[in-house]
Parts: sequence; structure tokens; C-alpha cells
Amino acid sequence: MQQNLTRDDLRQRLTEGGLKATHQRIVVFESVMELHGHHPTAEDVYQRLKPANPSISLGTVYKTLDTFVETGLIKRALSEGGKRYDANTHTHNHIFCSKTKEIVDFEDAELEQLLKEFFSKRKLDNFEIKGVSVQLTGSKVEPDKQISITRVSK
Amino acid sequence: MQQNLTRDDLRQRLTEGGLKATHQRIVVFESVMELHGHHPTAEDVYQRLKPANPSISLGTVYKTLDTFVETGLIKRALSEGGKRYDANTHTHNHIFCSKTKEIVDFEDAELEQLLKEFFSKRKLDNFEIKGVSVQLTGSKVEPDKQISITRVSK
DNA sequence: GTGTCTGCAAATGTTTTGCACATTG
DNA sequence: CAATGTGCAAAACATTTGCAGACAC
Repeated sequence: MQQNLTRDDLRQRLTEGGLKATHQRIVVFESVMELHGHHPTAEDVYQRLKPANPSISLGTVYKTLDTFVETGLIKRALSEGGKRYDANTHTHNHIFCSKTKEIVDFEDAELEQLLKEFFSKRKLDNFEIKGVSVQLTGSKVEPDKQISITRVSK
Repeated sequence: MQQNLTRDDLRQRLTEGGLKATHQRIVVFESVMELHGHHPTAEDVYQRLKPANPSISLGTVYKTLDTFVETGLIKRALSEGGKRYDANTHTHNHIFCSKTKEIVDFEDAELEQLLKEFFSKRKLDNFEIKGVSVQLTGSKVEPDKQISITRVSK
């Protein structure tokens, strides 16, 4: 998990992707990383970076996030409703809390292995599988200690 | 799979859910069932029923679909982008085609069993699991023989 | 310097809301 | 007829677009 990239690492990844390393792209990327585990919307990312970067526009955040997805720097997260993004680009699973509407990462090597084996045997006709992920749904049972920063979509 | 409900069965299910069996609800439900496998948006459902029911408004379709989800008659399908609905309320898995943006159902009893066993052992702290589903991503390799009726979200 | 990127503001698209009227049970 | 549901049109919200000026390389 590439959690703590320096700005120079970041510049390099942008350049490798054929993108100019602009200030806006750097702070958008950093914000998505900081919001890791929150699967933020464009608006969330914008709110996060606005205090320190008041001149950046929401439109730019939208464009930048799309660009990052196209370049593979981040992924889109599945959700009910609005578009969400995920800084974690390696294979992992999500838990959806039906109570708080949070999307939480869930990693389990054993599960990964199990699925890998299963799908190495189980081929689908007319479909080439690129990725497998498991979505759990359920409810948190512990008191919520974490501030949910993402809007709840009804 | 409750594919071919009669209108009377439908009335009964609505009534059981505490809902009045209005004409609008009946045709919305029928449309969602007919669009089974397409995971339609509200707009898709509206377009489907409009020719035969020109007096029904899009707003009603939105409200009706939400009501159905609350009552458990249908589910929301995870997606990138707009809200989608799914007439198939029993546990099943989805395949996302990155090429056509289609969402296709995928059922496999063996996989179901494997996951059930896995999660009967693997308990999560502070989370009560209610459902498990697998999302595959990939691309169709066969020529597309099927008309996609749902809008592609970029 | 040149091609790409950004900010802005407008356009477009999607979903929700409020309320007078219609319909169901 | 009482309660609930619908249609309509406006409002709210979310996302995209076009273009002139700014910036990275």
C-alpha cells in the first residue's frame, strides 16, 4: 500500500502517466490518499483541500479525479448513488454498512487466495475476468468512533 | 426466482408490505422485472413503461422505486454513478463489464457455498455480516448480441 | 514558446420536494 | 371518507462543458 508518497514520488507517478505535475493534481492526489478508507466523492475531496488551497475549483477536482482513474492512479469505488473514488488500487474488498452507509476496506489474504483458486478453475464463457472483489453488507455493532465525512445518500 | 408474478400476486405483495396496490406501482414493478438483468435506473424504468402508460410521471417512478427498496421488494444495485435497481432480491453476484458498462448477474452455487463456509469461520469484530456478494470486473469477449438499454455513465 | 491544464460560469443531467388533486381500501 | 399516492413544476443537487488565460516543461 503506497501510503506515504513524497511529493517527488508523486510528481514521478504523474509524469510516468503522461500528466503534468501541477499543484492541483498533487493536492488532489494527496487528499484522496488522506481520505483513504473513506471512498470520497469529488465534493469530499474538494472540501478536504479547500482550506489549504482556496483557489482550486470544484470543476478541476472532478476533471482531475477522472484523469487519475483513466491513468490508473486511483479507482472508482462501487456505491449506491454518487461517484466515489478509492486511493487503494490493489485488490481488496469492501464492506458496506447499511446503517451508516460507510464503505470500509476489508483485506484478507486467505479469502483472496480462495477466490483466486476458485476462478482459476471456473472460467466464464465470453467474459474475461480482470478482477474479483467481495462486497459484504451488514451493520456496525460497535459504537461509531469514527467521523464519517462522506454525505449519506438516501 | 419470482419471475412471473401475476398482477394479483403483485397486489398481494404490495399489500403485505403495507402499500396500496395502485396502477403505477404495478406497472413500475412489472417494468423492473422485465428489465431484470439490466439493473435499470429510474429513467430506464420510466422509458420502459411510458409508451403503455403515458400519464405516469418520472417523479412517481423515483418515489416508487425508493418505496420498493424500503419495503424490500427490490434492491439497489451497486454501480459507478447513477442509482440502479435490481428485481433479483436473493443473493447473487454481479459482473461489471468495463467495456460496455453493463452489469450482468452471475449465479454459482459452488461459489456461494465456498463463501458461506469461509464467513462462518471468519468473523469480523464490530461488524455483523448480513450478505456477501462478489463483483467481477472484466470485459466481454464475444460480440455483443444484446441491446444495452441502460445509459452508459462515463 | 507551445501544448496542456485550470478557473469560471453556464449548461446539462439527476434526484428530491411541496402541494393540489386523484385514488385506494 | 380517510389516508395514501400521484402529477406537476420548481428546487436542489451533481456533473460536464467550453473557452480564455495560466502554467509546466
